[in-house]
Amino acid sequence: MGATIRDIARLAGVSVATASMAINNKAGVNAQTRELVLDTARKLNYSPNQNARSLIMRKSGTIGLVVTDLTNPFFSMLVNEINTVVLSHGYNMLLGISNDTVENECRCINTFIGQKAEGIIIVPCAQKDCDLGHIHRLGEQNLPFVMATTAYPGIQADCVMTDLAKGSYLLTRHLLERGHRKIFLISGSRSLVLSDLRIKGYKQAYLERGIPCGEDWIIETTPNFEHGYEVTPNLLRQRPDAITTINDVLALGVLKYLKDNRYDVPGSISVAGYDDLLYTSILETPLTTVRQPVQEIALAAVEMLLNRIGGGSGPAQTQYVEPVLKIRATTR
Amino acid sequence: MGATIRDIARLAGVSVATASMAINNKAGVNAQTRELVLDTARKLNYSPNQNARSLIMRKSGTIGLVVTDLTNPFFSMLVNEINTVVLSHGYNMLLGISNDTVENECRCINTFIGQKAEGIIIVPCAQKDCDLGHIHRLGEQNLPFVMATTAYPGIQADCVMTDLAKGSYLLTRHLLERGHRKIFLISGSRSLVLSDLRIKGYKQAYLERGIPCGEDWIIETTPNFEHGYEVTPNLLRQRPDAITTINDVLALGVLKYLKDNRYDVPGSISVAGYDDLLYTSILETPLTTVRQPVQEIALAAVEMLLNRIGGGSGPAQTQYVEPVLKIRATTR
DNA sequence: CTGTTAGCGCATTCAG
DNA sequence: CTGAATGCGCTAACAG
Repeated sequence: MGATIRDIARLAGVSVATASMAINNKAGVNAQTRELVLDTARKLNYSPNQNARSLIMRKSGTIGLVVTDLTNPFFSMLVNEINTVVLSHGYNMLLGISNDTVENECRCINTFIGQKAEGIIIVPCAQKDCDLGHIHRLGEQNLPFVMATTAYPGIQADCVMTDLAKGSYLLTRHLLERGHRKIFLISGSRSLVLSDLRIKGYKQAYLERGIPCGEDWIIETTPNFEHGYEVTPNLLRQRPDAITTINDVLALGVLKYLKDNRYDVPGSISVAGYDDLLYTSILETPLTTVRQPVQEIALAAVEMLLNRIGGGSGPAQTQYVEPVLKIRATTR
Repeated sequence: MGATIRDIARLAGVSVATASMAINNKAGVNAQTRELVLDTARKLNYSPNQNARSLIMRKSGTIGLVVTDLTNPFFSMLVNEINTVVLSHGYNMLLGISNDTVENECRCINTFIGQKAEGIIIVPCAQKDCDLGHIHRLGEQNLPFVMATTAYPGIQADCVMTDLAKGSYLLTRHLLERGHRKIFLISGSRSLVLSDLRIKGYKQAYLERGIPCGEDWIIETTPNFEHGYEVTPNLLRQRPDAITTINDVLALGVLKYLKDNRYDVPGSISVAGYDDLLYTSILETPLTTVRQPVQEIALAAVEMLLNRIGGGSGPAQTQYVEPVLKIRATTR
C-alpha cells in the first residue's frame, strides 16, 4: 500500500490538515511549509486515496460510459473521443461494455452507481422489447445521464445523435435517384430510435418519389459483422437493387458475403453503410456511407452531461449532429 | 444520492451491522430478518458505496488496463476480451488510453494508483528513449502489474505476448522462400521488446538463408495508419520487394498509399502485417499477416495478474502465445 | 498560519 | 442472533 496523508504529515512534522491543504494547494499555508509537505509527498510517492476523497467530498470526479460493442470500431472511436473530452474536463472515464444486452447494460449502470459516477453516458443496446427499469431508476435517483448515438423511446433524457431520419433520407433518395427501386434496410431492433427514425427517413424518400416500398424490405437483426453476413443470403432471394444498413460493420458483413459468393458490387447490387469508419475507405470498393461525426457527438454528449451535473435543469434535449452523405464505390 | 446502509437499517428496523451481514449474505443472521433487509434494500434501490467499501476492506475489486491506441481495432479487441475475463473473476476493469505517450501512460497509472486498483495490465507505449520511472515505481510500491503484447526491456515483471521473434521469422522466411529479397520492416521504437524481437526473427530468417539484409531496411515510426501511409513513399524509392510491418493498421496505411498510387499488390510489391484484424480479410486483397490470438493473451494476462494479486511470488515470467502465419493475398 | 475535531459510508470487532 | 463502537483516508469547520 502507498503512503497515506498521515505518513507525509508525520514526516514533514505538520498536522494532517496542513498537509491536506498544502497538497490541494489551498490558501492559508506558509510557502515553506507547503514546499516541505510537497517534497516529502513526492519522496514517499504519495498519491491520495480517491476512495477516501470521494467519500468525504461527495463527488468522485468520474463519469461512466456504456457502449454496446467494442468490436465495432465506431464505438472504439467514440470511447476514445469521449475519454479525451472527459479528461480535458478534469474527470475520469469509467467504461462498461453491454454487448448489446440489457442485462449487461443494467449491470454496468449499477456498477457505475456503486462507484458513485457523477453522470453516465449510455449508448442504448439494440435488444428488443427490453425492460427499461434501470434507465428509469437513473431518473428517480437524480443521476444525470445522456444517451448517445441512439435513444430509447419514451425516456425523458438528453440525447446526442446524428439526425438519423435525415441521414437515411439522404442516402435513400440518392439511391432512388440513381435508379434503384428495391432498397433493403438492415436495421437493429425497431424499439430503438436508431431504427425508427432511419425507417422514417427511408420511407419518406420513397414517398416523395411516389414509389412504393415493401414493409418486408426492412430486416431486424443484431447490428454486427456476423449478422450482416448471415442475414444476406435470405435477403438476396428477394433480388434487391441495393442493401443499406444502420452501421458500417453490418455493411462490411454484407459485402463479405457478396464477395465470398462472387456478386458484383456495385454492378449487380449496391451496398451502403452508416458511420464512416476509418478503414472503410481503403476497401477495394470503398464503402458508400453516411458519416457520423464522432468527435462532435463525444463533445456534445460530455458537455450536456457536465451541464446536468453542474445543476443545469430544464427539459430533456435532443441535440442533432449533421450526417454527411459519403458516396463512394459500393453504389452505382 | 442513493440510500445508505443506515437508511435501509432504519427502515428495516435492524442495526447497521445486521443489515451489512444480510446484504453481504454472511452467516449469523435470521432468515426472515435477512429477507426483510434485502427487500427494503431493493425497495430503496440500494447499492453499496464502493468507495466506502474499498476503504474499509482495503481492496477495490478493480484492475487497471492501459492501452496505447483505441483507434487500432486490435487493442479494442484486447480491451473487450480483458474486460470479459476481468468481470468473470468478479473484478471491474478501469481503462486508460496512453496514445503511445509515456506522459499519458504515467498519468493513467497514477490514476489507477489513486483509485487503488489492485493490479495493472500495461500495453507499453511505443515512444522512444522514455523515462520508465513510473514503471519502476510500481515495483517499489508492490503494485502487481503485467505487460501485454509487448514489453519494456529491463523491467522485471510478468509479460504475455506472442513469440514475436518467431512470428517475424516465420513471415520473413516465407517471403524469402517465395523469392523476395529486399524485405522492409516498418517497426515501432526499437526500445521496445516488440521491435527488438521482431528484428531478431527477421534477421534470423535472412541468416539461415545466407542472404544479406540491409540495416536501413528497418524503419522506425509510430505504428498507426497515418504513419504507415506517410512512411511508404520514402521507402519505395529503395525499390523493396516486400514491406512488412509490426501491426495490421500500419500495413493498412501502406496498402492505402500503394492503392492511391496505383501500385500492383502483390504483383509488383508484397505487403504483410501483424495481428490479424477482424475486418482485414475482406479487403480486395486480403492481408497476409501473423495472427496474435487476442483471447489467449487476455486470458493469460489476467490470470498472471490475479495470481500476483493473490500473493503469488516467484521470478517474473514471460508467457509466449503461439503466433500463426496467415498467408493471404497481399503477398505473392 | 496551523492543529484539533468530526464525520463521509461501510464492515468488523466485541458485548449483550 | 443482534447492536454499539471503532476506524479505513481524507477534508472541512473551527479553535488556537
